[in-house]
Amino acid sequence: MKGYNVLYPMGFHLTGIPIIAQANKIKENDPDILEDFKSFGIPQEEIAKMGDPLYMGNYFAKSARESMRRAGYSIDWTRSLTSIEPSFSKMVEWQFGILNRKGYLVQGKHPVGWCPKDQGAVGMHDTKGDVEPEIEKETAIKFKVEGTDYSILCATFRPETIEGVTNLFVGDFTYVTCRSGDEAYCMSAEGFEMLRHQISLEKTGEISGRELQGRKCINPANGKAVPIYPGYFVKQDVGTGAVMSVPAHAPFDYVALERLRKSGYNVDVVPVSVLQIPGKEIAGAPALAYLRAVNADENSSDELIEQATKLEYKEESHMGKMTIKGYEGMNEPAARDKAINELKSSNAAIEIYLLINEKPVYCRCKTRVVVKLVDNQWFINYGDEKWKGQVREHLKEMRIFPEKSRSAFESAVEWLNLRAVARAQGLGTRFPLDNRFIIESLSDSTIYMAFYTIRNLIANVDPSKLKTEFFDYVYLGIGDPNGVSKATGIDYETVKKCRESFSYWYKDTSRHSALELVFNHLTMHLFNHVAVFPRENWPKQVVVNGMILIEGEKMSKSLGNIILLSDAIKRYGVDSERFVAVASTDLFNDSDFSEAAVNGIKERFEYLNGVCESLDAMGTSELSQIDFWLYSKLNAKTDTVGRAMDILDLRTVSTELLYNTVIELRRYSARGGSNAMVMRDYITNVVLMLQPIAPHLSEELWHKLGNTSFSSTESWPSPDLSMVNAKVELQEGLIDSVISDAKQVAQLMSKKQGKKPKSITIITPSPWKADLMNSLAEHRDLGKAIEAVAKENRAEASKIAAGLARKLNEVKRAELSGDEEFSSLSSAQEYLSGILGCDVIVEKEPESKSQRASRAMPLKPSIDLSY
RNA sequence: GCAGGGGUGGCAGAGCUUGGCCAAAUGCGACGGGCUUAGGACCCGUUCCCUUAGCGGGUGCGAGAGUUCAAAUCUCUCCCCCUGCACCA
Repeated sequence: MKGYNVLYPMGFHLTGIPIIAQANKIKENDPDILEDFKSFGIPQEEIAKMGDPLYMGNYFAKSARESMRRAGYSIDWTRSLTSIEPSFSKMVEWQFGILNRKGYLVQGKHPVGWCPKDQGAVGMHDTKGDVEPEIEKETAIKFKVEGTDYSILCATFRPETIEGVTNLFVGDFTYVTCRSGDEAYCMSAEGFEMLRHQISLEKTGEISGRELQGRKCINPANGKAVPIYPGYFVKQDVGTGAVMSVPAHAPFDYVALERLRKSGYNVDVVPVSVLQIPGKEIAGAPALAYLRAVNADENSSDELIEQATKLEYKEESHMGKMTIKGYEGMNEPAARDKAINELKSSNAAIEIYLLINEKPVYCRCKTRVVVKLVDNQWFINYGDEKWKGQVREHLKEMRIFPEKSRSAFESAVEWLNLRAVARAQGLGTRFPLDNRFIIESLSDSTIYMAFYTIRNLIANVDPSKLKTEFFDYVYLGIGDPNGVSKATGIDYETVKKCRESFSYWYKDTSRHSALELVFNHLTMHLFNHVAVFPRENWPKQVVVNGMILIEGEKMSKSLGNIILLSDAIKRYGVDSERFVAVASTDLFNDSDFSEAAVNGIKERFEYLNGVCESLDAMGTSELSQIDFWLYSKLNAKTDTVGRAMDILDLRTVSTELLYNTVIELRRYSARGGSNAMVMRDYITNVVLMLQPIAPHLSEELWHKLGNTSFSSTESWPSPDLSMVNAKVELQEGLIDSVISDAKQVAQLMSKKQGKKPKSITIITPSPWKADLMNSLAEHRDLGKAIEAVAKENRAEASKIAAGLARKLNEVKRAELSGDEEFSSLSSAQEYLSGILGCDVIVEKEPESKSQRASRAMPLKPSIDLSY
């Protein structure tokens, strides 16, 4: 409608593991998935074939495509692609060749969830119950046990409290001693099993927890010997099965010591505090204070102690200041970094990775998942400073909608660092540098949009011919079509057309995607474009949007509120469905799909339809004030919608086009407006502007208006701003405010005295009052303003002015003259009397005999009810 | 915890960039009235409190403090919610 050629393609991302996991579930006749698929309306015989992941992928792609077609998306399906087709893989391989040449592919260590039995990485889809293994880095501090050659490893999240360690806790279970290079460690048997996938460990012996209890070990921070005690809460499979005890700052530690004492154990330690909260200094052990704060003591349940722990950790981390030497005044996070560095550099601690899921994570094969530090993982190095810098710069030039999400992109650019790129399993493209791996599924889809520009042209080209030379030429302009044709065996015409198509389309691109993809896909797509393409083909615009909610809730299986696009269309109609998706939100937020909202929209569609059908029965006469008012509204609306469209502020577009339109049209006809020409002009623009959101409705109404073309091929309407008439709107506004005032008074009287007015007299102010106000507004000078008033009115003028003296600065100009007020109101006399339900008389103050006449002020005529 | 975004009336949701015209658009809901055999739809009105011939006053936009003649809007602190946090699409 704005005269541009637009390419709107759509593809299907089938890469990854979930689709394989789903297919496997089908093969295993998993009742849940069979039930789900059935509820999606998939025929039984189709479900049966979905043990094949490819079949499943294609089935859903086909059905999605059909829904989108029905929803009226003007997608060019000839260019549709899937991310696992061989020709697409050729492009991805080419892309990774470039990343490699630029040095952006690096190899290194990486922690992953790992199944020791399968000898493979496990993600969410490989675990029992589909839980994501949550891996966290912790500091494991070495406490050398006196009289031995080994150190007990204690994993902790708060190494900065090490000066407060008074003892260690171990459990009544089996510990193993082991060697790692020159080091000798001691940890629980389960801890050993976990850790040996991260560091090389060689078992040298076993020792029971009881044997350790009673011994002493050395706190590496200060060289002091601290005792080892039994800890009732220590678990063999959490961390290393040994805990450093900081009774001053850890309620569990405090409680454990108290319980030992009570049971007669000789506990010979005093809590040592290492930080205080300014203004809330607590003597002795803060942990005790926090226990008391939640009404807990040493006999309380673990849950209650856990509460105290959370409270203490939170407050201390937030407000605490370190008090120990070398750390004075530091806040906890900073102290933590410093402590970790010092402990590591003095070889007193190592960093380990632990699964922090609340419950143990199991692989589908029932083996407990551990963390493995794989050392040959390939990464894309988004941390490369030069690369980051280029993206940073380019981002500044991009259009981001909504603009407020730019900050999310800015931090995403800074935050992205190494991204593991190779996976052992799943659908996708083989990793060119190591064929055993598949390219991870977000990394293979960063430049796929470029493929749309040529997908239709190479539909019949043998994928093996899609060599580097081809993509170099088409995407980068390297070489010439002749040479490329010879090198690849692709015919000259195709090569040439591909390059032309890419050059034509890939200059002003807009990418729409979901908000939650900003921190991965969307920003990665920026990085990869910058790495691969010449500057002119870098992304120009990104639009992010929220999700669709159903009656305020997220769509989810458990809520049973999933509505398929195809069903929504059937149930509510295409355009209502389209409209509700954009009407209830701006891009950034989730939009709510509620029955009430859809019905409201449908009703208004009906109203517009009715207006279009009624036009033929109406006549055309000379334009009156209300006609100018509607023209004013129309052109303001056209302007507003046009601007909102430019920044994709679809909420404004939809409220303006539907809700406000209906309000305005209703007021127009209530006010006596009945000019067919005016209404036709008005509705014509509205119908055209509705085209992008409600195309079917737009076309239908367009034809009802007597047109034979398509509204979608018409030009987008442009506003005539000279028709936007502030004065007329003010005049109409005056009428509205008189109505509301008169109603209010009438109502008060009817409530109080039960009588209804016989007639209402509206008295417009004497012209000099407007002059008075204008002078006050302009000069803010009482005397000057009063002097300007004719002598006979001065007494009254000074009364008015005196009343305004205190708010002199707030006095506003009277934008309408007394005569204008009178003519507006008297022309609306019939309307007023209809709405107010009695006779209405409009008169000017000087001619009025009413006692209330003198109350008339500019834009606030006096209203006199007679009974 | 870190990063980003939020917290507005019974609900949803504008307004916040550029402080005043904001007791706060619009929609929904609720209540009262009209229309109707009745329901739906539709139309009118009310919907923070007090007060009232349309005035005026109070409270008020997560909590607290500050800047200002003036704050939903600017600054600071805190609380809460949503999203993401990497091999997972």
